[in-house]
Amino acid sequence: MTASQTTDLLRQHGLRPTRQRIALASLLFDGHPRHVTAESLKEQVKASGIKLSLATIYNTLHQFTAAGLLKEIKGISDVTWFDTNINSHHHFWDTSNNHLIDIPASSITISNLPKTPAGKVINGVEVIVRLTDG
Amino acid sequence: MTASQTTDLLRQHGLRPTRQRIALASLLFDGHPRHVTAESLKEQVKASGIKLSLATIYNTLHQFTAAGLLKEIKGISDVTWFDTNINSHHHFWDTSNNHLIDIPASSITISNLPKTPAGKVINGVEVIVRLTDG
DNA sequence: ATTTTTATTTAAAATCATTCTAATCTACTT
DNA sequence: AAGTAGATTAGAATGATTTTAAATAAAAAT
Ligand SMILES: [Mn+2]
Ligand SMILES: [Mn+2]
Ligand SMILES: [Zn+2]
Ligand SMILES: [Zn+2]
Repeated sequence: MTASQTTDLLRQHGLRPTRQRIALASLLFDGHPRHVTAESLKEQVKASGIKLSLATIYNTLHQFTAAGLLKEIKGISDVTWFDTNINSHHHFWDTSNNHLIDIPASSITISNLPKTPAGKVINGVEVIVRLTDG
Repeated sequence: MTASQTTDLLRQHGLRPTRQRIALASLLFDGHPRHVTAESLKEQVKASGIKLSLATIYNTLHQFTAAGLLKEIKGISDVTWFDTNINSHHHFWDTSNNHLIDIPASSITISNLPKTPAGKVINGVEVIVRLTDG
């Protein structure tokens, strides 16, 4: 994605195309699905020679999530992950190397669920399949 | 459960029956399924007039988990939950009141899972169904 | 029963991911 | 170019959890 395409993407989502957001968006939206943490993204930023603060990484990840460009995943290894695959899907969590692998939503069927309590509605379903070596 | 039954339970699991462990075990294993956090258990302890430190609550919850008396649930509301239902099962998470409700393992069917990466094995499957008001 | 050993409890400090603060800076508007 | 709203940042704060190390209690040995 060119810098001008990244700029457009940000504008389309109501975000000012700052130097920092352009840098992070071009790292994140490179066409390959990515699972990142604030820390892993910070390292990639550093490796790219870009300089920006950790607070900006957190701010930006949350802003991208609010804008629908990322999805937040909690419950894996005590840190928050962000996923460039914003479609509904699930995850293998490989605990030996702390990597995530997508599982298509169509792989999981839910049936005979107890009826949801009165006045409540299902807001989302998250499945984590934990993997270990062996 | 009587104090002597609680003592036996602890001994059977290789845990010294201390005053604190007996108190916590009798609160936790009252016959009803329970989902607790360190903080919620601390409040119940306080309400019962028992005095013991938060560090002991954390220690004991982890020891009970290691002994197979509790199951740890992560990924819900940024704090760790402990479940007296140690059978494989899943959860509704009611985000409006932060309560957990059990879903029997038999309610969930998983099919067409992508093949697990070579050398890896499935270690557990956790499903969280998020509920909101409405 | 007394001593000795080993495990447990505890208050307080430390940790660590994340959020907040408030000062500076930058993008956009006029 | 100047003004304003929004963004970035260093560093402090937060909050759940873990660690430390000293005091206490349980089990084992005498
Ligand atoms: Mn994060
Ligand atoms: Mn906890
Ligand atoms: Zn994913
Ligand atoms: Zn449960």
